[in-house]
Amino acid sequence: MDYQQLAELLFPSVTQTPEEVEALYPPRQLPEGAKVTRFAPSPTGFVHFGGLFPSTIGERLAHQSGGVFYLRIEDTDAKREVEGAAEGLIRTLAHYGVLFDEGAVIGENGIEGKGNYGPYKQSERAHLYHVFAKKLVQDGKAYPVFTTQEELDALNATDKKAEIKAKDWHEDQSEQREKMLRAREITLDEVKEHLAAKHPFVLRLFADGDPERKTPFTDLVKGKLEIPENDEDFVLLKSDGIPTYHFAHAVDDHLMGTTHVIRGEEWLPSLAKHIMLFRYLGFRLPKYMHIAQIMRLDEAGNKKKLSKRDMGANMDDYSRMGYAPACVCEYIMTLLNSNYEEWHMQNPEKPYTDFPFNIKKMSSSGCLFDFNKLNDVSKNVISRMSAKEVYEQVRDWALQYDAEFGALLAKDPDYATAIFAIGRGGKKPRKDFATWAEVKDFMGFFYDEYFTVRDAYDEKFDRADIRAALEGFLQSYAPSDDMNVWFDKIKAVAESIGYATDMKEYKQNPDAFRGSVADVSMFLRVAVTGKLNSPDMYAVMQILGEDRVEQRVSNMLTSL
RNA sequence: GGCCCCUUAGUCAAGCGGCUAAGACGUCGCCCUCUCACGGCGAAGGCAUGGGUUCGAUUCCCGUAGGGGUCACCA
Repeated sequence: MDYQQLAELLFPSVTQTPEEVEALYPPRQLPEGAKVTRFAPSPTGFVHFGGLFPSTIGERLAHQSGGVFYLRIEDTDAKREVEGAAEGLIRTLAHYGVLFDEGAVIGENGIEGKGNYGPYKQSERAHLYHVFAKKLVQDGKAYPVFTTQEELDALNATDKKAEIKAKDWHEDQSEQREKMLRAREITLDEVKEHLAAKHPFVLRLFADGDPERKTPFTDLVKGKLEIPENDEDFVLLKSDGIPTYHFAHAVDDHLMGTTHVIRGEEWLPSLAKHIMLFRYLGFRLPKYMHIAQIMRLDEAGNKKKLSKRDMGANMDDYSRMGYAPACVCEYIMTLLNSNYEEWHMQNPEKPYTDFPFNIKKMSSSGCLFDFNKLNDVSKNVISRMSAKEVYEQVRDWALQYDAEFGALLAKDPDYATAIFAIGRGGKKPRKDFATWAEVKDFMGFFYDEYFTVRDAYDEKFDRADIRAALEGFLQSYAPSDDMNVWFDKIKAVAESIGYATDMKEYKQNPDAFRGSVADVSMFLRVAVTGKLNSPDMYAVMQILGEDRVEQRVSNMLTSL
């Protein structure tokens, strides 16, 4: 076989040599140890949790080392492409602080392309792939397999994979193998015939591996692995001339200068293909990090890969549920690096971007998504925010998902901010909510729109006691009192109706009293907030103001 | 089914030949306390399994089991 002639027949329009192409993409001028990483999604939908994971790693590793983090859109499968998905992806990622240096940057006029190693969309790189495809043919490392249109249609019509039952794998594979070996022996004349008849062809790699032989390989996350050599003549170029993932991966990551390939462990089985391809092409193999999948539990209680359709997968769901991006990022960090929490406890004021992210600390096994943990992390993050920051985020969230509440918040920023300031800022800040969606339930009573007077008192309390306590409170209440004076007055009210003023005394001998000052506080709390639980009553009353407090107490008295 | 990866409590995890096997979340109890939240203290709960190697295995090796992934002209 004259490979040179074959190459010319298959790629007559390719005139560039690999060397000429390489010259267009010189090595990047970067500091020692700088990592070049990428996020390479296919634009088939929204970003899900399993995508934010590797992209965060890539972003951290690149930016922590003074390197480059870029976006490459893998749109080689037109059938699956979803309109507008790429843009949504970029915006969602940006929302979580994952910003690119090349490929897509968010500028003043929205999303713009940037960088000298493009194009950054695979659909625009066909000419590049063809240069290297031609070279492989010239080297006798790739060959065409022609298909008639009828065969192609049949292939598209049936879902081949679904038909093949587990039992049939063996048989099917040997059949496939025979077919593959026959296809390798195509002659130049046959090629000419097919081309003349305008038959489409795929380009397949000529595999020289033996799966019985294992290649030792070190993955940065998984450690030492044994990879069986590849013996499959996998497809490089589809019949439309667009590359498959494997081929695009090799050409793109080589030309774009990727130093660390970060991807899910589902790619591990095809690693042998990639090793072979890089060798055939004479490319230096990048470092690989195959990261474990995030799992979920299925109905049977087994772990399953968190997939797009699962609850909690779509990152937009987190926005809807009211999780602040900072909280999600922090949770991700705890999953990525086991020592993150420890570091954070020692550096509570530092942003997560200051954390020295360490590849060695990454887990090689998949973890289950845990809402309990997310909520805990989230509460902590929120408790460290300023009242103003909380206010702004809650307002923005509510404006989008609870317009009525949002409008109330927006109408009086000072009032709302004062509410969020309760118990905030000290050494032991309150942690009342993990999501913005919980806020209304927590502080809705501050707004007359969400407050109703109702007798929520326990049956065991004599209504006369409650009336007496509320009346006593109204008589002595003065909004200018400081906290101690205020509480002394409550105690006085308690005493006047025969309730204990000292809790220790009361607990030691509860039968000696009709109730305690705690009960009196509760009488007030229900009248003023409509709830059995609330933050500190003094603070609540300070914010509500004299008029509203007195009115609510009076209303309770008339409705009792 | 073949191949590959994984396996410490309900969850996330330290551990890297000798420890009463850290810590965090969750659960439960107690304390603090005007309720809640916070905080403090405490409890329950774990090295999948069988063989080796070794004076000694959670740790190293082999097998078994379980789980996951993959086997497309999808990524």
